[in-house]
Amino acid sequence: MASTGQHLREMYELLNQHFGPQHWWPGDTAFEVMVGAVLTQNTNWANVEKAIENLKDSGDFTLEGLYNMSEEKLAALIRPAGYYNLKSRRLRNLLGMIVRDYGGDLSSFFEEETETLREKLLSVKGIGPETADSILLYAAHRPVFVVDAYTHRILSRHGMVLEEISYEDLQELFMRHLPPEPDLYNEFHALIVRAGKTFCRKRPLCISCPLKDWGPVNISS
DNA sequence: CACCAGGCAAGTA
DNA sequence: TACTTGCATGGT
Repeated sequence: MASTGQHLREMYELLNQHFGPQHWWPGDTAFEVMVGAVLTQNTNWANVEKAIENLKDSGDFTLEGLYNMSEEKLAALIRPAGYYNLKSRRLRNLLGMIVRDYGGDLSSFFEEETETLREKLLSVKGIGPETADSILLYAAHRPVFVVDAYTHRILSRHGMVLEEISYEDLQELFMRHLPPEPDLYNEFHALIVRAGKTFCRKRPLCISCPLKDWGPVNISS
């Protein structure tokens, strides 16, 4: 019987061998990564890139710049990312918290302890666990594992966890069994998303999936 | 045409 | 508490 830790390390090896390095979450600055984390909620990254391009072209792509912009103008700029009225509000909520509590200085905000950062992010209306953890890992480089729909789907389908497991418990599973290295968490999450998009949609393509024979449950049985 | 995409909060019973 | 619904564009 393989342990949970061995299963997770094997999963990483299989995905890494099949897909290789993902160079994930391109973004010139922590600010850009943070904005992208909100814009990509339930949205294709290609659409987010267009929205970010619009923000850059506006000449106001700074924390204060976006915060001082009208919500209508912000919504128009991020239109390609979808849910633009919702996301302009959420983005403003996030920027507003940093303006009020940290003088609009993102670097000051990122000096907080990881637990404090997470709580502050989750206190913002529109920032849920995945968005908060994405900001912690990809923008603040903290050793926080990001769970998403694919993580949940792949692990439950392969018998690693019950389907009804919570976000926090699934995150805990990874963090208990892997060393707290941001680079590892970054690559692992990117590989999981890549595998999910390629092989583990609602109608799975298990035949050629590198995880076909991985985990406690044999998918083909 | 249907389906999907790196969620979250609010509404309903 | 446990479901369901709204939010929206652009690509396959």
